[in-house]
Amino acid sequence: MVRKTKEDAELTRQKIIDAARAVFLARGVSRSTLEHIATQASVTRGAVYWHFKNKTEIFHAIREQVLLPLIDRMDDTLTIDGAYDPLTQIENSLCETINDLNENIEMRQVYEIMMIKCEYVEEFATVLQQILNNCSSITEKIQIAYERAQAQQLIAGTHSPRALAMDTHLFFSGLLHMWVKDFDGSRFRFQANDLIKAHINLRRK
Amino acid sequence: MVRKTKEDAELTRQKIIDAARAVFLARGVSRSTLEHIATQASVTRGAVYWHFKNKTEIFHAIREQVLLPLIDRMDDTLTIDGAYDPLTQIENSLCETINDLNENIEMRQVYEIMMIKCEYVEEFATVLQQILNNCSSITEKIQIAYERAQAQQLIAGTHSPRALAMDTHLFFSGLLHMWVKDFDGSRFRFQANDLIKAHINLRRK
DNA sequence: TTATATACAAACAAGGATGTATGTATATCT
DNA sequence: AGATATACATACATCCTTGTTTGTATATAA
Repeated sequence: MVRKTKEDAELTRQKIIDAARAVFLARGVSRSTLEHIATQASVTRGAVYWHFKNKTEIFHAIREQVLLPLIDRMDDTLTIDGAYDPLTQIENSLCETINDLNENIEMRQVYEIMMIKCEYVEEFATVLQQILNNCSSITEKIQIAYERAQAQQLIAGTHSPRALAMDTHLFFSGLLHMWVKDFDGSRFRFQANDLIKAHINLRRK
Repeated sequence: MVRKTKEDAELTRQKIIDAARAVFLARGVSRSTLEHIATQASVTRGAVYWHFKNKTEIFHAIREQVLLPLIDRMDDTLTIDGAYDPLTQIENSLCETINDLNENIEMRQVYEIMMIKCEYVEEFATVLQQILNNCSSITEKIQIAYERAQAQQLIAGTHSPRALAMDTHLFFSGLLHMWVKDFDGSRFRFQANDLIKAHINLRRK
């Protein structure tokens, strides 16, 4: 039997995405075939080709499904003028992202795929530019938070908010990479939050 | 004609390694075939299979050729008790690595391959562990330098050398990743040294 | 000088992987 | 109720890619 209802179709589409995530994670993007993905999703390649043009399109679907909500959240925690001082806000924002990684399996898997299970060549090279753009916008938001911190005289020394933001972003970037690579958790995962706190405390007056 | 002299053979071996580096960089490790590599090296797959068991072995050859000298150098600049104070020593060590990346094409290519043109699955998964080990040893050396800095009372605040070293390492880790991804150089490459200086100055009394 | 191991080139065999084309049952629309 | 588009499954053709095997000229050792 075929020709399911529209909702059924959307469900198989999601099943394919989920399957692809698992397969990409296990075999790497390049070594994953559409047959692998189809089997994992309990469908045939026909279904996969119906919903997606090719593997690259599935890749982008996976990426967007996890990344778009994340960016929104970062925006929120950093931009709103909440109950915490700006430095704590930055700290919370970073820690929250780590917590997300700990709790949200899908997000963790996507990060792992993007960082160590994907080769950024040909069709995937454009993703690098997107990553750089995301980084820029995150850095800018951190910078604004540091500017508020400076205005409130929370920051020690005469460090420019721009430099502080770059430093924080690079630190967090490195932390994420290590967090992902450290799959047994012994080196970075368990102390990620402490590292973030220490990093922010370096800036406090 | 075949059966060159031993020196000739070593030369073709190196030619294959160089070719593989170029091909890996352009097409990613997974999409690179031994035919690609052979053609780039102006030999046949026969020659490649004579010198290497398979693609994975070429990969490791490439990696070791660049990585081993690098680790030694880092050891040197961080460990020796030279003319500079410990903080400057750390700063110089990091800047030197960046300079290496700028000047040494092969090293730059290998870094790019390892970071964004390789999928760490199956046979390559073991490399991740090696990377983590390298990071640990680098962090330890930075920590020792920070301990000396603390003994000389160069460090502001009550930050533990361990935490400082982790922070510096994560910062540099992130910087390297961004440096590599920022292939047009506009965002990170040109100001990498300034970022390092700012990072170290954060620690100065 | 002859035998042998070396350093490849060329040919062979086999299994995937991809994209497309075709078939088909059934929602859904009219 | 019939027509049509949908949501797949199945089958087909083509193109790599890999590993191995065989061939061969020549350094090199004995």
